[in-house]
Formats: sequence, structure tokens, C-alpha cells
Amino acid sequence: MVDLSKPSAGSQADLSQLADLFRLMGDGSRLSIILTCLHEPISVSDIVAKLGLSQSLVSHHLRLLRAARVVRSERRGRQIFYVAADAHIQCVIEDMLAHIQEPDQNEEDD
Amino acid sequence: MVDLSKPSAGSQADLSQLADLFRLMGDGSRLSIILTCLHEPISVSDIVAKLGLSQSLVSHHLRLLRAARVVRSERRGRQIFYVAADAHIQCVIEDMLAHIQEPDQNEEDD
DNA sequence: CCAACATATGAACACGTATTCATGTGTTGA
DNA sequence: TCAACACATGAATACGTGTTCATATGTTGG
Repeated sequence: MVDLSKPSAGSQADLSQLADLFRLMGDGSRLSIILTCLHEPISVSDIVAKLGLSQSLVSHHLRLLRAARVVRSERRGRQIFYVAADAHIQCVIEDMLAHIQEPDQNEEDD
Repeated sequence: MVDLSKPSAGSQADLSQLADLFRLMGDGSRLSIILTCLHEPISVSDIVAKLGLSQSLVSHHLRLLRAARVVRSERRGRQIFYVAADAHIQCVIEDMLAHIQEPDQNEEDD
């Protein structure tokens, strides 16, 4: 469990990492790639086929996601399988989906 | 609890919302603003003073965050206080921080 | 109503980056 | 070793957007 009660002191370095991770997940193509390999490893070509994105684009994105340790890779023969790095990635997405389904509580009009 | 096991069917509309939310949190200034009003309401001027950002910039960002229901606003006299919209926002950030502290599990070298 | 305060808004610019195209690297089977 | 496959990489471009400056809107006390 992470302590968020401390007044953001010392977490100055984490802020940059946090923003980087959220920014990576903030792109539609990248997010769909993450969702595709969220629960089970899947090869690059399968991701390409499933999402209809260009092979080059998927590879570029996977490179960024792997560098940020959002996904990890595993070689199987000629293919390389990618999967979400750990359970926290799934939790983050589930929490955000739960937020989307939360009713509006703002007293001001839109 | 959200069901992520279904093969992303029907959640085509959610994907866009998800990406939008992550993208909003993927900016350093915006993320610091969110962290500032994560647990208790705080006025715009206090955010400005605390973060050292321009008033205009903070206001622009708060507008986006409010539109996406990441934060909600409440008027108190002349000032307007902002606070994180719900507990899910906090959970998302905590999960992501936990991910950052997770050890590397990739078998490939960097 | 007026001045001072608190916040919001619009336009304009600079910069990052998502995407494509072309090519390179690495692996497998014959 | 060669050809076919699977993936990675580099350069170039088009587009979005974070930031600033100036100004507008709205609120309170006298």
C-alpha cells in the first residue's frame, strides 16, 4: 500500500514516472494494445491482426510500453509474445472503468 | 467490479473514455493539480500558490479535468474549491504507484 | 454602483508525438 | 546458406495540445 497522505514530499521523482505511465495509456492505439495483452500473452502478429493496426505502429508502441515496463516480452520461436507486466496494470484499468460508471456528483451544471 | 474477461466487446465506446482519462492524467502539470486536490477540496488560488503554475494554466487544466469528471467544483464565497471526483481516482493513482515499485520481471536485457 | 479580488476564456504559438513508409535485424526450416 | 517469416528501427510528416498573454466574467464589501 502506498502512502498518499504525505504532502507529495519526496515523490517529486515519482510524479514524472506517474505522468509518463498515464500518458502512455492515454493513446487509443496503445491502450487497445495493452487491453489485448492484458490477461494472456499474445504475439505481435496476432495483435496486428486483431486490432487492424500496422505492424510498424504496433511495434513502435510495444517498444515504448516495454521500456516503461507496462508490458513484458517473451520469445517463442520466431514470434515474440507480450503480456501486461503485472496485476497493477489491470487494477488501474478496472478502477478507471469503475470511475467512468460512477454517477455525476457535481452540483454545477454543464 | 468491472468484467474485463469479455473480449473487449461492447466496450468500444469505453475505450475512448478510458484513453481520454489516462491522457488527462498523463500531463505533469495536470497530474500535480489532481494530486493537490486528491483528498481535500482546495481553492484555485491555493493550487496556484502551492504549485507555482500560472493562474490561467491551472484554470485551463481544471476545466478539462472537470469536464472529464476527474474533479468536481464547489463555490465558497468568491473562491471555487476543487476536489477529486471520487475514490476511484485515488485508487488509480495508488495502483500505478504500486506498479512503479514493482520489481522488473522481464527476461530480456535492457 | 464601484473597485478589488477570484476565476474563466480566447487566440496564438511552440513543441511533442502518433503514424506511415522504407529498410534493417534476427530466426526458422529446407 | 538461402528464402520466407516475424519483428524492430529510423526518418519524415501531420496533427494535437500545453503554455502564455491578454481580456472577460463573476463575486464581495463599502
